[in-house]
Amino acid sequence: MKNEMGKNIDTITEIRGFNRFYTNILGLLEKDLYGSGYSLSEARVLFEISKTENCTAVQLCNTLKMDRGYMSRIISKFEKNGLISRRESETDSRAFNIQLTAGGNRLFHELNERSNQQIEDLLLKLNEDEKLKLLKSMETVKKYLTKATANILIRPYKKSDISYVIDRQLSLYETERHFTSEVWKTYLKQGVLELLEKFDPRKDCMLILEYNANPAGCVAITHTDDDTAQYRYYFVEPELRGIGVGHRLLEEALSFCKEKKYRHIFLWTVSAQETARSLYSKAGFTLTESHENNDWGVPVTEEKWEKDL
Amino acid sequence: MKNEMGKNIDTITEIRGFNRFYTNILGLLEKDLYGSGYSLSEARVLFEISKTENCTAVQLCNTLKMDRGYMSRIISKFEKNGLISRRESETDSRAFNIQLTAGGNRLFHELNERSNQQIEDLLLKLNEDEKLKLLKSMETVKKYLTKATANILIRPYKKSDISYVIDRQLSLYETERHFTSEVWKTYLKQGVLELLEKFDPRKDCMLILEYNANPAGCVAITHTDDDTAQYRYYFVEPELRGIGVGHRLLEEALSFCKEKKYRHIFLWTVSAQETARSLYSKAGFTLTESHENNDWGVPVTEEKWEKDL
DNA sequence: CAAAACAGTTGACAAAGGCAACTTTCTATT
DNA sequence: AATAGAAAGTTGCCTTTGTCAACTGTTTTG
Repeated sequence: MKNEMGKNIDTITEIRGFNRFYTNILGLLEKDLYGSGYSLSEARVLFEISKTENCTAVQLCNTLKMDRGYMSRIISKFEKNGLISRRESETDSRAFNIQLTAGGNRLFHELNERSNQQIEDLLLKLNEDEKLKLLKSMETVKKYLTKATANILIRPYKKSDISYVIDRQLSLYETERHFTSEVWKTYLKQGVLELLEKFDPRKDCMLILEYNANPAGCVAITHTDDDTAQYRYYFVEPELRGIGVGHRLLEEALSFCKEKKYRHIFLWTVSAQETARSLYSKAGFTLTESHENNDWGVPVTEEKWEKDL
Repeated sequence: MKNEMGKNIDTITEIRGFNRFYTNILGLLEKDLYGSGYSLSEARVLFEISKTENCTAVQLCNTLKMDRGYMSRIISKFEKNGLISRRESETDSRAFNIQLTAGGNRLFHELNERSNQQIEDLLLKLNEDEKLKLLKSMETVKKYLTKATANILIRPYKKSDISYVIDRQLSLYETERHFTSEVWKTYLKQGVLELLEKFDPRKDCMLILEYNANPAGCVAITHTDDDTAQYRYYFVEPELRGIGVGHRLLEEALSFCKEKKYRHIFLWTVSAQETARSLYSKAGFTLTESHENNDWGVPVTEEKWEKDL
């Protein structure tokens, strides 16, 4: 039913019903933190610290949408309780990098255990088929609500993004592609640093994808010669995949190339990067070359894709 | 992946990820209440009052899982602000029935408008297909999580349940079946009251389905003669349908009949009650009679279903 | 009929968190 | 190179939100 203003009021009502429902569910689950001495907000911060390597307070504020003052106090409490350690950021002496101490990890795992147990108890009431459907549906809800609520921005890189671009890419390639060799790590780091040294704003660019004010993806264009651009360091955070932001990033990079009068663009990828490959193909790239490579810690087929502009 | 204890740790992790995600989403949406002068909890209470006819404070505490003291204060505030009126319950002079005043309704609609607008804005970013998938998935998540978390109890009726059984059934039949005639209303009320008058614990029973400590369904058995039971007043709250509780209620009633040595059971329903019909059929009832009835405000085909015990 | 359970209220108190001013550092602009 | 504006983080002040336990009066139950 659409009402006079063309609003899909039934859909809205259903979604709001779901939100009320989930408010209850979450309220129920939170109770479990009670004996721990930490609040839901604190547990969320702890969790976020544990999953974000080298995080800073602002980053935490952005992702958890919490007040800076409040965050500052939570972090102080954590430090006093020996859960985290801080060291001044190498790139910004206003900021601190936060990491869990052994004690922090212990608490983290303890809280995790509780939460896992709690969810497990719930799952006992469902059979395998129901669990599967539940999971699939949660995935779908997450995907579309991410799409609907995501605060996405694509902007030129800042000095402070570099460590993100390097560290995050190393970590993603390690967990997703099992690239573990030192050769690979050095190759990536050197590549990025070289890009910066030789950076020419008339021909090069490095774009950062921002999600809720935090970096969440990247792409760079470097010049091989005046007519030939290389497309590099392209990645998007897993949670943002499948909602079209990777495509936007690619488009931005291509439009930069056109603006800079490149005639030709190429990139190297590995054959297992299915989603990236299909994006390249859709954008008009064609596969022109491929060879085996055993230097990255796992054997891969590297592919060259090219496109005329 | 199952770990050494047989836990489905991946599923648990995914679900917890979804919970963290939704905590963020809800946090985002709550911000919208800010200017209203009412908190999220207050808004939830207001919403619950508006949707529950004749609700009491405990009921609200049960469904929203809030503290009694806190609830008491919220209700006082609402009354002081002219949003609700209270009158002593007819059946329990400790309790009050709460209803929205015109002013309460006004605020309620205002808050609704805001929330609707907010959701509508989100939906702009999705196409029709995505909206549909989102909705379907939310339905599924809700269904299975209801099943997994529901606190279900089936117990004999108490005096205080009677008004629920009558009012709720009238209201459900009106919205779902368009039974609107006074004849119908009187028929139902009289029927229930007569059941109580003639109630014989050796042959009759009335079972209440409880969901989170509130009544959420019913079934009654009355004796036609020593060998013949009639199955009546069978209904389950919409939000609890499809998760097997209706079936449990039916089973409880049948096992009561067996215990009381009935030889035969029958019931009347209307042909449009698809889900109930299929439950009856699965439980071994057979359709033995049917006729048209125009007395309930809408023409229906009434059906008699019977079963030997 | 007594004991236990229950609906609701109240006081005392703690936790949660918003807001704004302030310091120091960084970035952009001229 | 100078400077203004923005940003990271801290702190004080304050309100709101929520918990807990004791208390009154009523209902239910054995």
